[in-house]
This record gives sequence, C-alpha cells and structure tokens, in this order.
Amino acid sequence: MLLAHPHPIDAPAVLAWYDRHARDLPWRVSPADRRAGVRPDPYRVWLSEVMLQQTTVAAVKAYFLRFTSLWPTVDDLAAAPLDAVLREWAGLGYYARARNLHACAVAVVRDHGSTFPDTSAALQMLPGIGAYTSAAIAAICFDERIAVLDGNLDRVLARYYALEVPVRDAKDALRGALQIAVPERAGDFAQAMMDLGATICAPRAAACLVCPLQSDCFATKQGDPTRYPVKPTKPERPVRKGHAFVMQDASGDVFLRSRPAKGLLAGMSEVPTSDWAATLADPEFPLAAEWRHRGQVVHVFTHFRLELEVWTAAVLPDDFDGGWWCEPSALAGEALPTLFRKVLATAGLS
DNA sequence: AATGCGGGGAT
DNA sequence: ATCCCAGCATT
Repeated sequence: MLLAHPHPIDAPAVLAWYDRHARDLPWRVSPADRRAGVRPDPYRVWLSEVMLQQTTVAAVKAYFLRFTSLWPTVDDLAAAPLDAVLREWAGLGYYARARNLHACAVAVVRDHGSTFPDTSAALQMLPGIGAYTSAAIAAICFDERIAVLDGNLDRVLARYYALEVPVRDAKDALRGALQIAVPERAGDFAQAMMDLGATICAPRAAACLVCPLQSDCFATKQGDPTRYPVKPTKPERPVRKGHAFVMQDASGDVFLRSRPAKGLLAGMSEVPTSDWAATLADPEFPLAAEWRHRGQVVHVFTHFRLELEVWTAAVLPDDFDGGWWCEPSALAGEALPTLFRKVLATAGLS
C-alpha cells in the first residue's frame, strides 16, 4: 500500500489557516474578497501561472506588474508583437513560455471570443498550459473541484503520507488522494495548499508546530519531515574521455568552429575534439605539429562526466577550414560553453 | 519514460 | 556547490 493513511487532507483546517495567513500576491483575490463574491480575472491568473512555472514568486512579481501594466487584457497581449513580449520576458528564463504565452493569447482571442475556457480540460488544449496550469486556472477562477498538484504539493503530500518512493513513481496515487480532499472552495484550497508548502512545509525546514495538517502528518510523527520527499537514486554518471586540440596560428589566433545544430551544446562554439569514449584512445591530431599536452579538464554534464586531455600546437591557418580564427582577446565574446572555456584556460588562454 | 530548457534565491 | 522553484513540449 503506497499511501497507508487513515485520513484524507483536512480541507476545512487548511482553509481556516488560509483565511488567516494567505499571502498577499498581485494576482490573487484574497479569501475575504473571494467570499464577498469577487472573482479572479482568468487573464491575470493565467499570466501569473505561466510565469510561475519553475519560477519563484519573488522573481515573478515585477514581471507580472510590468506585463499587466503594458497589456491589461488578453486582447492587448494578443495584439502585441511577439518581439515585444520576448523583450519583456527577457531575464525570466524558459523562453518557450513567452512564445507559448503569446500564441495562447492569440488563440483565446481568435477561438474563444477573448474569453478563457472555464474547464481544465479545455484550458489544457491551449499552448503552454499543461496538467498543472490548467487545473490551477480552473480551480482558482471557476472553483472546479480538481486536484492542483505542483512541486509544493508533491512535497507536502509526500510528507503527509510519509511516501517511501520518489514522487515521480506515485504521482497518480498522490493526485487521487488529493482529489478526494478537494472542497467546494476549490480555488482557495489550491492556493492554501501551495502557500502551506511555500511558507510552512518548506524544502529544508518544516514549521510543523504551526501547520494545520500537523496532527495527521505521518512524517511529523516519524520525527523528521525533511526526510521526505525521498529523492530518486541518481543514475551512475558514466565517464567519457577524449582529447581537445587548441591550435594557434603565427599571430596567436585560436581555431574555433560551431557545434552541430542539434544535440549537446547545440550551435555553440568549440575547439576541435576527438570522440568522447569510455576509454581514452591515443590522440589523433588534426595535423602534424609540435603538440604539447597542457593538462586535463573535467566537466560534469547531467548524464556523464567528461575528462578531456588538452593539447596545444602552433599551426599554419591555411591548413584549416570549417571554422574561424579568433583573437584571444575576442574569446570572451564567443558563444563558448563553460566546458570549452575550461579547455582554453588550461591551454593558457584567457 | 526521458530529456531539454534559465535564472535566481536559499542553504 | 547544490537544491529547488505554482512545469511544458518534444522525442
């Protein structure tokens, strides 16, 4: 039994806590106003939710105010040039979000009469709106009784249930357990649970004494809530080895070239290297020259650890094409990933 | 089921 | 340095 727990989440307790401690956020209708009949503006809720994908509240606030000032309605945003949207998004990261944001605004205007759909199912059809965001908008704006499961909730629920497997392996069970608890005030409940995760049940600190779920929380009973959620065992990081070849012409310019348009470090600049393999082969130099071994670079990618032997040589530029020669003083302005900056540093450049 | 995608804040 | 963040689209 994955979630052996006698009690569902106590929604009334969570809502009572939220009524007193809700965060004041620019896109939020307070629980008091909500009770008085004020309805959130789906445009503002949608905009905030997209900005908040994998992004902290602190980082989003200024962007949200700027966007709503420039474009108060979905019609305004849809009518804006994509360039302007991308410019305003600059610095927030995950730039596909900005393109999808604009595409979504256009779709809402064109296909939905400038009114956001009012169900999670319909919302999820729109660009940039997935399982989480569709549920969040539907719950917050329309009180659809749907489980809203984000990173905060993963953590809160993993602790509440003392989940002994990584969240990824119990997503459906958690969603089902949460779904059972969703009350009539679905929007406030969703926001309450997220506030709870952000302020009380935080990643490295759990303020259990003031938590409305404390009495039934299995992790608290065990004594160390921060043990959850358990992290998936990281796959062993294989090691790959190879050689990097730093060539300079008579004036000291360095040979660079572009990496392929797809794959690792796509489209970035590099110095030539050998293949990267599990075992280090003898170097096959690009051309005959006085090659000097200058040291080793170690770089850790997500899926493997790379060890490159760094070689340098003085060569004649005529012998090469497929790239360009770069003055050492101009290396800083090249699209060089950290790996190749390390290589160049080991070669004695920069 | 994995993987790529940014950048900032907390620890 | 490492972890985490109101995830989504693509393969």
